[in-house]
Amino acid sequence: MNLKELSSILGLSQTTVSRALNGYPEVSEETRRRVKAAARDNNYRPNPRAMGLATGRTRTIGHVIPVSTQHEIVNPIFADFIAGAGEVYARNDYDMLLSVVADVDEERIYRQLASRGSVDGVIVHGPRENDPRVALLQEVGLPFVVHGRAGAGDGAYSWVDVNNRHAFERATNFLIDLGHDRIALINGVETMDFARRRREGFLKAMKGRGLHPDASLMRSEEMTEFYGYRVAREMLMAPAPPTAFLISSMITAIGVRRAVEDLGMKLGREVSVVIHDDELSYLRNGEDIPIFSATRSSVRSAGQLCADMLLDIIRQPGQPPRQRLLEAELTVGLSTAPAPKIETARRAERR
Amino acid sequence: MNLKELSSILGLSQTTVSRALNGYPEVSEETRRRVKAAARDNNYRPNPRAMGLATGRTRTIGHVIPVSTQHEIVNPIFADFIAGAGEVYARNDYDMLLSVVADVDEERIYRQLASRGSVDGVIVHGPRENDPRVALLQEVGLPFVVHGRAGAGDGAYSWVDVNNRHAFERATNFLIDLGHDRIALINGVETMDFARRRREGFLKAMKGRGLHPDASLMRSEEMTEFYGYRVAREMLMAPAPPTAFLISSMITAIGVRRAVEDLGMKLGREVSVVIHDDELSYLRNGEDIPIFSATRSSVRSAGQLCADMLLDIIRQPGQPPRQRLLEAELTVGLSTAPAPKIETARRAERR
DNA sequence: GACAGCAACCAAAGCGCTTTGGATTGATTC
DNA sequence: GAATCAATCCAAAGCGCTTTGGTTGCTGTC
Repeated sequence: MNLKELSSILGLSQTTVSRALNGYPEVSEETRRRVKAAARDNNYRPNPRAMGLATGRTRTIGHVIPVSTQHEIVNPIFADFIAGAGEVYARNDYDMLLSVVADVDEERIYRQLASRGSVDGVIVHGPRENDPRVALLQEVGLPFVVHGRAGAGDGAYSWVDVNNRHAFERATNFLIDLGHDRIALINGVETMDFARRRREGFLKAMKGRGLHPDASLMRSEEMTEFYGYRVAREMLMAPAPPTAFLISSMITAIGVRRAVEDLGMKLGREVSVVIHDDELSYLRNGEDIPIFSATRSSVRSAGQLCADMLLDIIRQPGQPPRQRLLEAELTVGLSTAPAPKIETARRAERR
Repeated sequence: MNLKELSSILGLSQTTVSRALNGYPEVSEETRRRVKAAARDNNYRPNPRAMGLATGRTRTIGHVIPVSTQHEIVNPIFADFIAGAGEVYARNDYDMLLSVVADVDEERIYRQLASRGSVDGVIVHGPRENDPRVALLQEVGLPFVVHGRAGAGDGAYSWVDVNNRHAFERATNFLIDLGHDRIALINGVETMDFARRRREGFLKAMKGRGLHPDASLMRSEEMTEFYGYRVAREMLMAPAPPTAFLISSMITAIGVRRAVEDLGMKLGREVSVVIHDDELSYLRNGEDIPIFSATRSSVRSAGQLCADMLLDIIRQPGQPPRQRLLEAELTVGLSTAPAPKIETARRAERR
């Protein structure tokens, strides 16, 4: 069923039927009702390609998800983010176009999306420091929202981000308040903007409390389980082990826990851990009581916010860029406890 | 730059340029070269919407990913599957259209995709027993490949699946060979086809070896970490605890390990575990030595296979349906050991 | 009674491509 | 030398929609 058929059934012109369906005023209410009823009865759906051709708009949003070339890792938060954004698209009758791309090919893909006009806008995933994609998208004039931030010049583009700096500053202070002073930071790759900010927050709190961050206790790698295991094992077996870990990802924290338990210790007793929890649907942080104490912020709702913001920008172009900074909750779970006394004693002894 | 402009630059008709670019024979090789060079130089890209309108084909594959309504869980294998399929699409210049849909809305979405003609084919994710989507897609005549199987009538449609039954049969036999006879099955939701088959494999092995599967040791739920924790804890504290667990997902196994260690035991000593490992990029099963003994099959390469198969079906319609059954590897890791002697002794005592 | 103004409708062009049904050439055949 | 044929090329229709630039008929105004 297409417009032509529908309008001939109704004995109206295509123009009138199109206008009736799209809410234009130069059509009587009576006619509009008739048209809408007929459209429903005949199960008429406008062909999106034809609509796109005629209008230049596509009702499609592009998501380019980068796959790390070295490790072939797909970001685990991606599925939940997409689920959040997808809900919004479904509600607003938009489609989502996905390109999975080796990170080196990204620029080409973005240019292609823009020049082909296959999408009305894009969401930028996994921004790095001074990410070139921001300038690129501004240059080609494609509306976009960044999930996260891309370094300096925050005001020049639209983004939705968690206040990573503040979250990790608070988490660090929380550990210090519990008496910990040897705190390890198990971070993600620090070319990623979010990881850099988390490190800043950690350092700010440490210095603010007069503590010297130990370089050997700060690591930055792709956030796998094995990374957590390896690094934690190494640190805990070293002469001056940490008593607490601040960990960028739940998956890495699972590796840390494995190392801790392999060495015959217990989380939330000899060793404390605070993680950042993205509230991934398939990896919930416990049920009633969180397994890990955590800074918490739902990646799924970030997906919703990004999508909503982008649709808004597309609907009303020419506005100043928009930003949304989310504060993470700090939730206490089973993985934190006061720094062990023995340690304190031993350290006092050394002085 | 569009066809019209390009052809006027070349002094040729749109027809000829179009034919030259699309490899039709009625164009001289000399002209074809000129046209291709000009297209490259002018960075010409055909507008996919216009192409779609004219041909009825869209070079787009639909992926409908269901989100469980009860638990709002996005399947964790999804990201890696998509990465695999996405590679294939990129290579073949196809796009991927993603719809995230509450499982109750699925039928509507599939019908919409078909009637709007927004995709040339779809991949069916997470098939359930006697999944209605198979009949639906056959009815509307949209090419499709199922990732997994949808119960009976395997020969009537195209699919790519792991031999779940055989994998779990082997895994069970492996545990029995190690002397285990109280083996727990921590399965996924058994309305899912894959989970049902795994259960069958488990039961077949048990019965084949003269063991009576204990109903209280067989569970079936959404595969979260907490599910593993809760169920394992419960089973291990019961009067007749299992000595081994067969677990459908790595994430659930992580919960099981947590329970085991909470109770002061060790995996690969008092308690053995075999999992199914989908080789998720962000959740590798250890580095050199697998953390968990596992039946292993890469979900990413399943994504590639599904996509390749679907593109093939689209290119050459009218062929009989195609199937691909993958055998999982059985890899031995740190989580399995012979059944503890004490148990054997205690059991002997009871007789 | 002429005219403006308005509400309601429509014909046809246009979006950028493919494809049908020729047209034009030069070579080949008898 | 006329007819045939293959090789190239082209004009124009068509895909299904939106939108421009109307037309038509009616009401109200002076």
